[in-house]
Amino acid sequence: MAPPVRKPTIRDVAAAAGVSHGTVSRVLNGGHWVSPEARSAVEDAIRRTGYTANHAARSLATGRSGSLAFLLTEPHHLLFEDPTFGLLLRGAAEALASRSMTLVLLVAGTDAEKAGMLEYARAGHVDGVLLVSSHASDPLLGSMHEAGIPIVSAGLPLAFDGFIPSVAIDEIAAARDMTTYLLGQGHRRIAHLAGPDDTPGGRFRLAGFRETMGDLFDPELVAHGDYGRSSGAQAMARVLERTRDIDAVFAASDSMAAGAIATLRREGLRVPEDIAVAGFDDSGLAATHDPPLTTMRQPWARISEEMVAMLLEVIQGSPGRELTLPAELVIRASA
Amino acid sequence: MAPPVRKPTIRDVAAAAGVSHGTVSRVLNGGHWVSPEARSAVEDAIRRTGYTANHAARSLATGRSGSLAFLLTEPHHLLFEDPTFGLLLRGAAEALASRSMTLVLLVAGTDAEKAGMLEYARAGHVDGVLLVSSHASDPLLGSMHEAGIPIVSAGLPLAFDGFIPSVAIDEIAAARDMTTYLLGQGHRRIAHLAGPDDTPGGRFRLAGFRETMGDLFDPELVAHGDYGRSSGAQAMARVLERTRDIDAVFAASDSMAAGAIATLRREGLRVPEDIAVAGFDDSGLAATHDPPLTTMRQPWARISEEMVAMLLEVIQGSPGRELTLPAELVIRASA
DNA sequence: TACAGAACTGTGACCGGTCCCAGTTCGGGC
DNA sequence: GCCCGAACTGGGACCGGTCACAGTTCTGTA
Repeated sequence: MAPPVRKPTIRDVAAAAGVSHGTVSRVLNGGHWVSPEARSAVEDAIRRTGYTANHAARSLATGRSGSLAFLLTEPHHLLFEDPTFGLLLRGAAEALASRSMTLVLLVAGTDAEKAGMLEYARAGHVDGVLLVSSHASDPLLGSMHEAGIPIVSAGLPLAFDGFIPSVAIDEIAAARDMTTYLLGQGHRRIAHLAGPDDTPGGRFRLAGFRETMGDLFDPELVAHGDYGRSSGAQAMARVLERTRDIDAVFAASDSMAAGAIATLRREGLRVPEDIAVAGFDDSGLAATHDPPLTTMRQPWARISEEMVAMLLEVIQGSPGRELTLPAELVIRASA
Repeated sequence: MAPPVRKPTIRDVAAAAGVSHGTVSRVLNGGHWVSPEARSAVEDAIRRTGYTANHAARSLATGRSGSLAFLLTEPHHLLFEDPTFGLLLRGAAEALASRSMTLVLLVAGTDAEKAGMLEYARAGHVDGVLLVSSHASDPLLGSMHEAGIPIVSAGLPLAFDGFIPSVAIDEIAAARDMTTYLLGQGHRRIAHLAGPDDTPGGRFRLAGFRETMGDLFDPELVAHGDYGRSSGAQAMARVLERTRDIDAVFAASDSMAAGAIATLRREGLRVPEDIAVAGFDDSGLAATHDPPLTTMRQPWARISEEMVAMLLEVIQGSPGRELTLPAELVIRASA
């Protein structure tokens, strides 16, 4: 067995710098009330010894863990059919890395798992929770909030009556912009393939669409899906059964738009020549789809960055906000 | 301010159970050399006090962190165009959760970030690293391994000469199975859209294809891409420029297959009537694609589970293995 | 009856940080 | 010359576990 080389501790650094471990600790934490000489001696000693801080010890002493949870409570197939959540995840990981914190990934499908997550957070293993769930009616949100666990929701929580910090796009404005664009292209008979009504993307995109359509709104042209591709194909088929008098489709997700296009093609309709189709999210498939999809871009990087920033504020004691960000219309070939 | 309710510690539990904190610790760690009465008194006290263990304290005392890193070093666009990595991630998170460990997600794009990751792992913040990178020639793999950090690679590491524990499908056998299937369908002029040559999926799928084709192998029918959809479309176009005498296409990823199909359609060719197209991975898009893709299913859940299990063995001191799992032919409409 | 050893339990050191408190030094004002 | 406060420093307690070690009890055997 090789001799176990003990990693240098703060006391080793102190000895090397000729100061006390208390002084080293002060240097490590911003360096207030430390003389310039002491500080540079310590910084030099840190370099020489190759010291790196021990998270566990710091965490034990401070009571803070230095990590946040990224908690997914989505039905699984949606998550992995649509890669957008990966963008959120990556953004959050990077936002934390730049603050020398880490992201722990938690996946809770069943109720038992959700209860476990609540315990986990309550036990202080993480300082706060980034909750990602398109079905924002998730009761876990409420129970965590009530338990006093710092939490920020991706998307406006619907079912919880009361305030929970959140970051979301302005769904209604985004739907309005897309609808206005389609109207501006001369379309009048526009179908809307909506998301589930218990999700903000389902409810508010429909609301924005309806509001902007005004008298042109026709409930026959609305069908619901679950954001997944096959649900888009089916929703499109249901609308076509009711009427073929359609000149455009506004789907609540890119995947649903892709499904809708498959259905339209099967019916012998060309996109965009016969029917224009627009999606939502600007997920990975939008740009490479055939034809490339006109869509609303969600600012994923910004959303994750803002979620992390807000959660850190909440951990500091701030009440948090309901932050709304703009989405951007991306015009491609499909509409 | 509410009075800060201190969470119960093992000493509180000990007091409630009428034993010493040492006994409580023993109960917590398997309960050897503990009398049945003491054990049940402790278990009861844990329940009454609502005790939960403090990770940081345990980690400080044992020197183990109780978490593994999921380290991504992929060029970003690939990761988020193809949702397969999400399956790996989720599988790993669940495999760890069932062992009361956690996954921390690390993303390293630049070399500076990679160096940071090495430091991070070396500092002992995680007990081991699950490395995911399709470009398995990544030098980070070697440097981590040399630094003595327990590591398991997803996919066979190519560029590192020497042994590194890994979990991968049998690429050559999988390519052979797919090629055999296509030949069995009566196809003879089969194109192969390969992945990058510095990835196992690029090199070995091509090798298995070539070997199985035998005399029928024609280098004109091979083109390389980067697994992404548009690269598949371009590779297909390059092959078509050389010859139109093709009756099937074997792409090294589902995304490339989708891109190839788009190109074929643009050229007026029907899939599968004129040309059969097969993909690889059985990623989310395969089943819902139009037409649904014939493909090789990678056992993602199994791979992530095996990676976690092997990494835990390596942490215990085992040398690890190069584990090879079978892939499964999934026949759908496209070929 | 004494004694070995197994089974169990309690005690206190220790992991590596943070933080508070008690000094110490030093310059400036009276 | 003395005192005071600001600036800085050292040292020890503490966070909540684990672990080694020293007892203690109990059973079985010589």
